[in-house]
Amino acid sequence: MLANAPGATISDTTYRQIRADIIFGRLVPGEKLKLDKLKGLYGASVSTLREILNRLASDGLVVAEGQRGFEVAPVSPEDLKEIAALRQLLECHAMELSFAAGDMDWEGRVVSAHHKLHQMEIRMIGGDRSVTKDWKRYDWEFHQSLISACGSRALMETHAAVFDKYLRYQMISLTFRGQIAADEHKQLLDAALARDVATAQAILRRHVEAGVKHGLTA
Amino acid sequence: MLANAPGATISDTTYRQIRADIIFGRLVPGEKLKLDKLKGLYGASVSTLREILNRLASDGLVVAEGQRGFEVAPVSPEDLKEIAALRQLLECHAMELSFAAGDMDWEGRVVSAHHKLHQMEIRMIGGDRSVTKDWKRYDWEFHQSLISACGSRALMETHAAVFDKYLRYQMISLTFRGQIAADEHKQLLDAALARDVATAQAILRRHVEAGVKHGLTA
DNA sequence: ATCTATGGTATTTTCGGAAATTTATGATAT
DNA sequence: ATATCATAAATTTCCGAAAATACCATAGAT
Repeated sequence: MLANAPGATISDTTYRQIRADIIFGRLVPGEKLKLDKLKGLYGASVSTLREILNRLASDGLVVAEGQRGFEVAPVSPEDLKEIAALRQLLECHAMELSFAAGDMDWEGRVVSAHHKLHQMEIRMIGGDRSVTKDWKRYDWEFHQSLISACGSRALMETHAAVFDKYLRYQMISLTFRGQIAADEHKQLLDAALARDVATAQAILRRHVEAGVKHGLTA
Repeated sequence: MLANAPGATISDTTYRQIRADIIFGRLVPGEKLKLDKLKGLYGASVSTLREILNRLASDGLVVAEGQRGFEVAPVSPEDLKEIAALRQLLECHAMELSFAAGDMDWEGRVVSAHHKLHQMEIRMIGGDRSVTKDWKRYDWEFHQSLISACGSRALMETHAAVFDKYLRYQMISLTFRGQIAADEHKQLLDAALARDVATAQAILRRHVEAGVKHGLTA
């Protein structure tokens, strides 16, 4: 694991921890987040916890109502569909821009990201569930690399926020789609290198649609 | 002035206040936000201020670097273009969905929002600059009403976040485009009632493009 | 039996101050 | 004059406790 970056505050590290715990389902949707309990769990004071929960509330991963504290954002089939549609809209658009502008460095990033993702997929297909977290991280990085030449920081940040919410749904129904997803990733890589926007977008649409269906039925 | 909603916390009201002060330019881009100074300005404790600044950091209206405190998010021509492009992407897509699904209630909301906006535009064109804030609020509400039948809460929230950032640029170069913008709003209303997606999207593109150009040259 | 008041407990919200860190200041040596 | 380093000031980060508010059970009234 990475050494903590210099200048890392307690707030920052705990923020990432709680965020990951929400995305990976250890803090279940709808769960009440009592300050005292969290204090015991994460070893930070209530004020610090409140800073973190406020940030997560802006991220949409926590809801904060009036004077009634915080809870993990609930999930629903409708929300999943909305998040997935939003991801499609943003990612398809960003791919179009990225494919048009990507240089050799970009191709290198894409190939590299796919390679790392692919290794994880092989291990997952082999039955090794211990690398789920890493696998999802590489999935994240691959899709991020595809759009990394889109030229818009704002677009990438908005996409990242939506992607994280999508990721939470994927993790909740933690069943691995395995071979199918791996194939789709390979097709996506090929389309990227061929700069074939239409094909890539069609694949992504199928990719996301299948993920949604998978999440809904699990 | 409105009575504070029940269950309104100091944090919440001060959050809105600071947010508005950033969007309307009273806190200038790049300005260092020292806790002690803010404490004097807004009359809230340091801890409460920190909660608020963390929230605004997630919103992208302030930046928080390491252990060096907070500052108002900087502005740049590139960022304006990116935000504007993002607004176009989200709003065009949302209009398409909304035009297809909007019922009579939706039409009522659109007509009503346009009427209120139009009254403000008349006063602005007449030279009354005192209503700028209201005018921008009605502008916000009109565009929000156009997409209010899109059926996706996630899409509307993401759009709102982007719109607020766009609005800040508009306020920074606070010159009123007046008659032109008013005409465009009327055209947008007509297109909405005719459910003419293509025309509405074309108008919105011009509308935003002109706003960007106006912001860049001011 | 249902509803409203009352008090006690649990939880959240807010504050001021202590510890840690960064930034500014100034003295000394090259 | 410039660089280096110690020291002081300013600022941020973090905590624990006080104040405000919500929640729940019980009792009394309609």
